[in-house]
Amino acid sequence: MGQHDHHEHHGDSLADAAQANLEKSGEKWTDTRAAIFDTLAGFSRPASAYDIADLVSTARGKRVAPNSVYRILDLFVANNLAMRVESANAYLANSHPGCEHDCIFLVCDTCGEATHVDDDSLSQQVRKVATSEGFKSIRPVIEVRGICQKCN
Amino acid sequence: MGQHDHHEHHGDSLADAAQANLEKSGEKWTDTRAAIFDTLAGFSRPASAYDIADLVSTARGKRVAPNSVYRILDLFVANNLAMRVESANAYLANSHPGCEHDCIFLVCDTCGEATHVDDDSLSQQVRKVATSEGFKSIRPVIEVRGICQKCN
DNA sequence: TCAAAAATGATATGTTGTATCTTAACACGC
DNA sequence: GCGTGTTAAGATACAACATATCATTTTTGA
Repeated sequence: MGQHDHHEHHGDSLADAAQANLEKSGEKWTDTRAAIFDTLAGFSRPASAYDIADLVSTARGKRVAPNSVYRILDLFVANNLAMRVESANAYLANSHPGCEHDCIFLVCDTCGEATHVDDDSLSQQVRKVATSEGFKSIRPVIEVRGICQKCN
Repeated sequence: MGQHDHHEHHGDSLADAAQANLEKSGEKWTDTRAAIFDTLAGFSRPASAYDIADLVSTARGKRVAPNSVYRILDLFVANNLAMRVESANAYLANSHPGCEHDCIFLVCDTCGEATHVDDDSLSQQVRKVATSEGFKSIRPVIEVRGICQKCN
């Protein structure tokens, strides 16, 4: 394993950890937020806001509008409960909330699955390049598109 | 400067180089393609397909539909005449066509300007991470969002 | 010159994202 | 409990980005 433990969560344990992290920031863990988090966490690949809106609407028998989903996903991203995959216009639940990394996403063009890698040395180098160009408030976007092992 | 010269082009010289590269691949340099390339090259920031469609339509007094623009931008990207900035859903002309790099884009969230950096060591590391995960047909997406020097 | 192929156009529609305003839920002092 | 301010969520509309399909034009080359 890497430099430190990640406490990978799943299922209820993951939702509990997410709730704890969100509340630690003074935000509330509402029913809608819980439902959206659970749905997002149920995906094994990046899910679009509309995917989530549809599933949550069905599951609760009550429409959740896409803009509400976007609002809540933005909140999740801001609090590190979820990440946005830019090259897929979609979102992934963070399976170890509370642990901040610049993630690297490997996204398969065939099956859509995304694997998530941390390489702090690499992301630090990216930050360094940006810093040396005078950038502030840096947010690296490091992704790889390709064909995954299973699809080869 | 870096490991090799880039022959940075601009204006007609750039268009000429782009034309040469496209024709080298057996593709034609049509009027529409030339107009779209010129318009794209005239932007100092990533331009959306619709931006380009509007400008080209006005400039030529003849409507160019967005789907045509997408088609041609895809062709440009495939032939390294242009690059897509994933985190901006937009495109940039390659100012040194013929020279293949995994580009790193630094995009300012304030002014929208993008600067383009090459760091082969960095992109090779990203490719290596993906390779070690069993990925093939690798296309790295390395971008940084932040606030540029001028906007600070 | 004619037929096939390539490029572009027209049109429609699908997908992703935001803006604005309204309503509902909640929290807290009185 | 009762009003009041604040936060969360809903409704609606629309803007922005992207693709699918089929028609038309242009180019090419036998």
